[in-house]
Amino acid sequence: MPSLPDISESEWTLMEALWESSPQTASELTKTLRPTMNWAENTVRTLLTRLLGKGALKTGENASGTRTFEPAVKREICVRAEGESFMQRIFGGAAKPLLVHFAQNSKLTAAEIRELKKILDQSLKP
Amino acid sequence: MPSLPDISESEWTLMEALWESSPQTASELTKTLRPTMNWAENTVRTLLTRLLGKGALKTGENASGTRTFEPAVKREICVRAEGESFMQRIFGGAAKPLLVHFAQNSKLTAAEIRELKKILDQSLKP
DNA sequence: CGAGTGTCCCTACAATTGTAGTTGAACCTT
DNA sequence: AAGGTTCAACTACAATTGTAGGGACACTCG
Repeated sequence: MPSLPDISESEWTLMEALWESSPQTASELTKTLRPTMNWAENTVRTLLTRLLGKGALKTGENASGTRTFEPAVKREICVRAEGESFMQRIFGGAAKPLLVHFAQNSKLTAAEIRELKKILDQSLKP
Repeated sequence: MPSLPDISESEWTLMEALWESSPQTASELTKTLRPTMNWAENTVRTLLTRLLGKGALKTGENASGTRTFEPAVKREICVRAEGESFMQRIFGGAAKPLLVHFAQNSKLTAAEIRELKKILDQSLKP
């Protein structure tokens, strides 16, 4: 199968917006992102084209015949890939030190901690 | 203060080697890395120069007057920065979903799970 | 119909990154 | 002193990324 596209940081922003709501046309997306990134529409179009080229998006058409974009890859898959690559780069691929790091460096609420412990327990069973 | 240098992936490899053992001269480092990365010495030198420029390294001299390199920033600090940036990029800055993700996607041993739970508990107390 | 608007497709261009090669000075070795 | 071995400094060059601009075409509204 086609190995995962390598999505850059700006591109990731578009992907998030499309995972959140798709399909969208280029100009819709530009408006969607206007508040956060203040990108020119052409910038958005360039990024969309690149993501198409990478196979991360696919296109359709809306009622008025304008091209729409939507993810061709599931977010979860991409997150896993990014996570793997980060874990590899910074923690030599080991999950435990990574988890220790973030557990120690984040301020978690008691409720979150309970929840995480539950998840850890479940992760053992299956 | 000077915000943290932005260390690329290849550069990170050098930094790891130097955090592990420093100071080292360029050619020592090249040898150190030869098994993993098969870089030409000039490649290593280029990366060293860039890291110097970024302020991530500082230099000294060994007994024979050759320039040596060693980290100018602590690993822990850089790891924190990379971690923050990753968490921001992929998980919108939220630690819990990140931890959930890695907890669920890693095969952890029972011992590791116990250890992590303990760390989580400690992270609450202070 | 002529002019604005929206879409699409190309092109641009600087910075960063990966991966070296070249040149020159210095030093050591026959 | 001539020739290899080291170092250091500069230069190279393609790919990726961030960030657009310009031109062509089609549709729409006076």
